[in-house]
Amino acid sequence: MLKKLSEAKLQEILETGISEFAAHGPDKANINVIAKKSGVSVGVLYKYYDGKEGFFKACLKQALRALEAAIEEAIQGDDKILVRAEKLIRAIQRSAKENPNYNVLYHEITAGSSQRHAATLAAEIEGISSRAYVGFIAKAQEDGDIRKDINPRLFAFFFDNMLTMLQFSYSCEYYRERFKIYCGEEMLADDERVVQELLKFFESAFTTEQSQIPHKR
Amino acid sequence: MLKKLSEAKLQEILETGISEFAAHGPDKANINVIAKKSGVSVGVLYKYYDGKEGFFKACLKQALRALEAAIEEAIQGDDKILVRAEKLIRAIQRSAKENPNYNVLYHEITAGSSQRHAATLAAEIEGISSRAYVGFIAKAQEDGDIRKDINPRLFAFFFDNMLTMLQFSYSCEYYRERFKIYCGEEMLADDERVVQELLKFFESAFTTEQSQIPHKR
Amino acid sequence: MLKKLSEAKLQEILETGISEFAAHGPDKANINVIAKKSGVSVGVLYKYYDGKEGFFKACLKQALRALEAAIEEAIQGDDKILVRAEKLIRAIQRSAKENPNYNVLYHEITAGSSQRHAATLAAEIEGISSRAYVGFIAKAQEDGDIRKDINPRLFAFFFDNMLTMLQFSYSCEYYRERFKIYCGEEMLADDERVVQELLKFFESAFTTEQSQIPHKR
Amino acid sequence: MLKKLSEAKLQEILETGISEFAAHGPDKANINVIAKKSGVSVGVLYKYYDGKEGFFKACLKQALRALEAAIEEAIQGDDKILVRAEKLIRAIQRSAKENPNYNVLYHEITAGSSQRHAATLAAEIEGISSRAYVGFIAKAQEDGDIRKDINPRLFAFFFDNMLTMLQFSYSCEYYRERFKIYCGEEMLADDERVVQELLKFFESAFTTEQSQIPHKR
DNA sequence: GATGAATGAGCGTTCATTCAT
DNA sequence: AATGAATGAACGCTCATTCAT
Repeated sequence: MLKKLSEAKLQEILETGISEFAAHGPDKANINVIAKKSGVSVGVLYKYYDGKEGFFKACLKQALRALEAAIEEAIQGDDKILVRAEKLIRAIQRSAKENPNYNVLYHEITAGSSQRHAATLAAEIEGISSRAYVGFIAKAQEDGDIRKDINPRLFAFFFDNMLTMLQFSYSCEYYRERFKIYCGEEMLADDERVVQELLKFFESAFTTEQSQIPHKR
Repeated sequence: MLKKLSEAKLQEILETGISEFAAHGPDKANINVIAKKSGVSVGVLYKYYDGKEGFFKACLKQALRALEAAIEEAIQGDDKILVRAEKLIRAIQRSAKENPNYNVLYHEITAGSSQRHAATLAAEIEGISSRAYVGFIAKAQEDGDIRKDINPRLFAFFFDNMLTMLQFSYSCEYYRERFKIYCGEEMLADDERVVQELLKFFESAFTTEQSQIPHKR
Repeated sequence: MLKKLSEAKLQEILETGISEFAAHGPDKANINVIAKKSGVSVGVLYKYYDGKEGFFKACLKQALRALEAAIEEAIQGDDKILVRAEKLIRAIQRSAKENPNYNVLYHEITAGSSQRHAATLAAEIEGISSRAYVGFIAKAQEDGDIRKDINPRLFAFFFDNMLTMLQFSYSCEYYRERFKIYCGEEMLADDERVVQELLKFFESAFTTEQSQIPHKR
Repeated sequence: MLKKLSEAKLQEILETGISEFAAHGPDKANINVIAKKSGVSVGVLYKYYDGKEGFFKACLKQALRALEAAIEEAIQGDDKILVRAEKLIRAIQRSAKENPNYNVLYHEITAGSSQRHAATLAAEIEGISSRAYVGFIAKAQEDGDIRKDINPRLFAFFFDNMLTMLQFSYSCEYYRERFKIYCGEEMLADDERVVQELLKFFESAFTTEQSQIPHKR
């Protein structure tokens, strides 16, 4: 076979890569195996990508693009914060179902072997959503939709922490198991329930002014 | 040197292992290097542990034991839920400062290369805390300390998600960067502030009955 | 581009090949790079030449043809031996300046990787000049121009050895350095001096009958 | 087999390396093959030497040490120049017979792939002998043993050129063939004859003042 | 005929593991 | 028991060669 690689083939290679990198991690994943599974020669990987690391980055980029696209809609428009939250949760559930590996890859870069690039990667990946989330929350404070006695950046951070863990809990093997341990196997499938409970969690956390709550300590 | 390995030496080896595994990940960490840095021969690693994987597990166990010990106190007694939460947060901050690598190792097992053992590991590691957290929350519901219109297992899950992300945010390079992006560099050092804001988040989320909150959707 | 390769293009390819083979050696030189630098596809290299080895041989042949042409004039006619020698030395200097790579390529085939073809190559390359040189010297002996107490083949051999080393000393990196170490950097540029001294060397060696020299051993 | 490599084994490995590098050149020689032929694992080569290049350098050093040792004796003492020359020629013949590969390796570094290190190598390798030869000749000039109307550095250079070519002519496949073409197959075996003729060549070249020779141009 | 993308055998190198000492 | 040199399978990468277009 020596006709030029179609765009589709390139996509297929990336998908294979994502799948292998997700399954074995960036270090253990085998370039020769990925090539074989993609039905191309290793040479192709070295022609289109800059070695194993370059290929991993390409897979990562692909995965992150898809993840961004998945939540894109949810952060557009000027919904009230909880509406946005609901959209986000549902987007996460949907995307985790469709492409769990994208989340696995995202998770991968937070681990040891990618440490060297932590700062760069974090800036690239978290920059946009962090600004978006902090913006939402600050705006919501101004609009009187959520309480004013909180630090919007920290609350945005907490908010994203929850969503991030949700992503992993639906996609990464370990976190799925943990999810089941906490909530029972059936909860993994009961998307609606998770949405409702998490919204309750957010709603209260976001909207209840401290003064309204009698201190119990 | 033919003298038997002292308990202290074994500890030192584990610490070296933890440090190397944390720095390079389970795959890239080098057994021969670990032995050299520990001042022992590779032979002992193979005598005392079952290969690289067995040694990693031992390091992991060591790290987890320490992490458990660190939060042990916080989950003892019968404090009110928010007092417990505060204790937990502070324990996490303390432990992350003292031994960030323990958290890194914990994080490591959630990633790809450990996937094979996800179920076993999760059961071993999350079993205790999940039961504890679910127990607290159910108990607090009974006592009227927190709201009744929630699923205690899910809320325990959310609760631990927050704490888990906090752990990583203080310890793992990528998450530290992300923390800084969301909250600014200075927040990483401002433990008190984080405690207070996270407690606000939990307090409202836990104590505010849905009915008290006017719906805004 | 489907136009047939012009003779000029073929020449250009050979020159590129010579340059690359001279720069990196026959093993490390890269066929694909040569094609790219020549502005043709690898395909033509395989169409016009028999693989990498065949192409190297073609480059070599080209280089040797040029080297032969450069000394052609010097071995024509029936000059006295020292006149011929001078012409040869100057031809070598000229040719080394103009196309050092030709000499480098010549040198290349005397090395390991070409060993398999040593006999064939030597016969092809050295045959003509050896016959010429031996002829000159034998003739000069007959004419009484040079001494009779020597073996003309060995002296032709010595003669060519000197010229060969001179070629390399002007063209091949290592031998240039060695030249500088022996004679100083400035001698590399002082062609005239080299001509004169080498002629002295030859003149005495060729013309002085042993009997004229008082033995000093 | 896992007892520590004996000095003898290390020597054997170097000899195998020299032989393989001589046979195939530094680029084509195969580290895994060398290891296998030496009866050791590749790992050993990487433990004792710095990769393929480091190993080649070690082989080279070994070869050069042996070559130096072989001519050491000849350049000791304060023999008259022609006595020295004779000793050198015989040393070259002996060494070429015993270890032709050492010469092949020496020849190898003058070729393309070693170009990068030409300056360093030349300084290391040629430095000593060049100083020795130039010294001899200058001294012999002072002593009135050889003529004064020559540049001692250039004549030392010519002298070493002849010896160098002799080395290669006895050791390197291509030059051996060339030797046979010039002088006939039997001359390769007739060491005595070569010694005598080359000495004649040197003797006249060195001792005959220009003035004694009637110009014939 | 000319192209150049694709191929995949082959090689340098690493490192988990073994076992004679 | 402890050692650590030796092992060699395995992997990332290169590049000479092929052949559909």
